[in-house]
Amino acid sequence: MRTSWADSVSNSAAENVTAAATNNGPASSASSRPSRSSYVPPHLRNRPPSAEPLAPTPKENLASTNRSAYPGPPPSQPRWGSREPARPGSGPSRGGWGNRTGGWDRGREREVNPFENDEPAEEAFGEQENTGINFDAYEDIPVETSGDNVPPPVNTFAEIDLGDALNENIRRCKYVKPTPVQRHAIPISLGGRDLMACAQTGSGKTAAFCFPIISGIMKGQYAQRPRGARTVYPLALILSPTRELSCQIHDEAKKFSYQTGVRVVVAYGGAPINQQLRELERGVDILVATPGRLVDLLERARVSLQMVKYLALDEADRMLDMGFEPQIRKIVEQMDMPPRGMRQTMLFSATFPKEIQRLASDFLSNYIFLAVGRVGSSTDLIVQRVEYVLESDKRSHLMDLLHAQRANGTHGKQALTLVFVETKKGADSLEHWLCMNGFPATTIHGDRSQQEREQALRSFKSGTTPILVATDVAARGLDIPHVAHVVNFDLPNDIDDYVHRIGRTGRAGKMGLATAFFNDNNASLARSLSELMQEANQEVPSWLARYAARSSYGGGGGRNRRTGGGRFGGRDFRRDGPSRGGSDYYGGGGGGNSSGMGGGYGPSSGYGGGGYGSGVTSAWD
DNA sequence: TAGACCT
Repeated sequence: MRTSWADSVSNSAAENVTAAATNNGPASSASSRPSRSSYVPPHLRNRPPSAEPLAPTPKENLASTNRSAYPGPPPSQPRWGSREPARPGSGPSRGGWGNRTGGWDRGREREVNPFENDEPAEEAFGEQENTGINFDAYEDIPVETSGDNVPPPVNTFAEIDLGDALNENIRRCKYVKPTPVQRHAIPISLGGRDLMACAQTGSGKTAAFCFPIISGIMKGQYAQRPRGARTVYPLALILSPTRELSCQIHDEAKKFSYQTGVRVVVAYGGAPINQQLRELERGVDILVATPGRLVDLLERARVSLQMVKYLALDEADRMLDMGFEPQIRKIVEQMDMPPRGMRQTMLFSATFPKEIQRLASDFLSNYIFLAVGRVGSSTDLIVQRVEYVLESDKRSHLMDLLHAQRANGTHGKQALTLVFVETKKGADSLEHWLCMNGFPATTIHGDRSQQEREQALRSFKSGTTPILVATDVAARGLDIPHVAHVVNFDLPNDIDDYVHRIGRTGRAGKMGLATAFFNDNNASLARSLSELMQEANQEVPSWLARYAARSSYGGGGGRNRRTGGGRFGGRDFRRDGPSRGGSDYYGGGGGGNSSGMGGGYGPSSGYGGGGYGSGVTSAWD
């Protein structure tokens, strides 16, 4: 019996090893298998023993390579279309749930039901929700679109023809209706348009780019993919900046593509490449990857991008920031990926600095810009506090916070607290100190092994170590439910990173608290932080306002000012030109405009009389 | 700058 996610993971990992030892196929393949690492990557865990791949025979290998992921009818007609899976004898209630005859297992291994391990460890928190999304909170969110001929948004999934299989998965995910980013982004993507979308993670953006991709692959009449020796040819590529985020996207994409015949594979570093190669050889339609491992696979010619029809960059502004940009350019521009215009490109992030938008436009063709407001508002969901704390006082100050929190916590349990620090060494050091002082903590950063990173995340999510000390590796995209408190022990240098960090709490309609330790070392952040807090109706300490005023003549904080007037980049840089006056959509206090935005079709529709004024609050507000 | 990103 499953007691927790962590248990089920370790149990099934053990089962898999056992199964591999006892359930061998041909003796030859068993004896020739390389000794397997005890490390089972997350995307391969929780498989029933029967699904554990034994090394394919050379014949199988050839077959799987050639057919790639397609067992279906010949590509002369739409392979899936709206084909209703055969459901002999299935009742109306669960609609063929668990049915294996729906065209799925012809010559293939069973597809693991990605829904059966849902709701991991939720009981520990006494929560009921499954999706983590409070849809009622999504009603009144400002949305902006710009670009030529923006397709109108939809209000229900039923309005979009995503196909039966995908609709069934939407139902299984308990998605009742599309979130704002989905309402707008899905029609845009289904319309074949490139997209740059500003939307907070947790607002349903993974589904927003996955649904059109899966639907497109199902309906597409793609020519037979080339038969390279051991090269695979994915139709879609989804890139993200961290391994954990790629795993998370992969997990979600597996749910969305369940029983659609669309195969999703993830590739990332720090895990044995052989297992990933085997997964790829079994066929891949959608490849989710981190850049480094993908470059490796491309250079080994194990993956070719020449059939890519869909490219999605998650946390796109990070992906195009200095450290990543060369790798991304290599992947997108210097390998064999079809050029923009020949593929469909979707960029998503919660923040989109103007200069990054400019870089990103290299990858896009006549794109639509979409900015979606955050669920609720920062004011409602995240209380931001800034405290002046000298470097030498930070630890004891953190201790005070944690003590107070424990005292106030329910059942005397420590609420989940995510502590961001600047360096990997600093993370280890703080973790050690916390543990020594009676606070169960763990840490996640790039110097830890992948196993350690994943273990840390599990241990944090389950509440075993309710304090997680992290570098920015955990700042973006990770959906960790129940984080009550984000502490910026060391503030980042970039206000956008601050935005992403505090976005780890207050998720899914829940309240969150974000506390920052500020001192003279952070002076360059003072102005943007102060402005951000003001825009979010947070109380700005007078001392911080003084810091902000002082730094204002010093160039405005350099990089921190890059987002210009729209604090979170919720504005299309193409609209920046000679000053634009007029009213803006987000301010104005009326709110009457809030939900119908972007409903227009024509160029520049949705801009009303004047587009965004400066000082407009953003998509994130 | 350190942080992320193949070995």
